[in-house]
Amino acid sequence: MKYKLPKKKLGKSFYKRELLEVAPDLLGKIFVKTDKKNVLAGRIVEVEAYHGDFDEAAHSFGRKTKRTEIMFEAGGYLYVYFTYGAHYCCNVVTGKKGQGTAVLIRAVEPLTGIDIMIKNRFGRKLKSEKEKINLTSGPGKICKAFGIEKQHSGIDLTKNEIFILDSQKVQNKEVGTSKRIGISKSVDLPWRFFIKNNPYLSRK
DNA sequence: CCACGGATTGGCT
DNA sequence: GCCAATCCGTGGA
Repeated sequence: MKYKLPKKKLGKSFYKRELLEVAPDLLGKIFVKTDKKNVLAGRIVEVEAYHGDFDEAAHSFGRKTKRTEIMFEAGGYLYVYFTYGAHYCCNVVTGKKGQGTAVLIRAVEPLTGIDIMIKNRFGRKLKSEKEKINLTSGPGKICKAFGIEKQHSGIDLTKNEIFILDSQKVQNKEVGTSKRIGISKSVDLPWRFFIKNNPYLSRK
């Protein structure tokens, strides 16, 4: 059973909107990475918003550094960072130039290239159905499964290597919100958005 | 130069 | 549920 990808790629006008409009709008959209051999795609089911101006948990908060400078561009770029000595995580830059706003992709539902994702994640075949649910259910897991690393930071999402395809808007009643996960500052902002009851969420 | 902490994960109790 | 792994980015001396 092969999933048929939609055709329309999201353009700059989608990403350049305000952070808290873009973040929930990314739910249900199709995140895609291509290379010479493979097409990998997954439906976005969980995201978090980060804002450079007043959100102390954001890497862009209060300063611009070499690592985070891409976050200050106008919307439509990929920002990849490395953390805990082990994991890459990927973000979609949003808003206007200078704002430092981005959306962390926290979980996707695998659609295309699932065998490649399994190989990237585990280096072997699946042992159980449980492992399939575990494939891309977290920000570090997505980057591992998709083969996304530091060199992909700064990629223009309107070009052809990494991009996001449009898809029908997820209904409001299907979207849940909560506090963000794993941070120690600005912990109360309700800026995590997810598709309710999706099995691929990083947390219940 | 050196010290410290992190937008996580997976293994063990 | 708890906690170690692991190394880069950042900031201060």
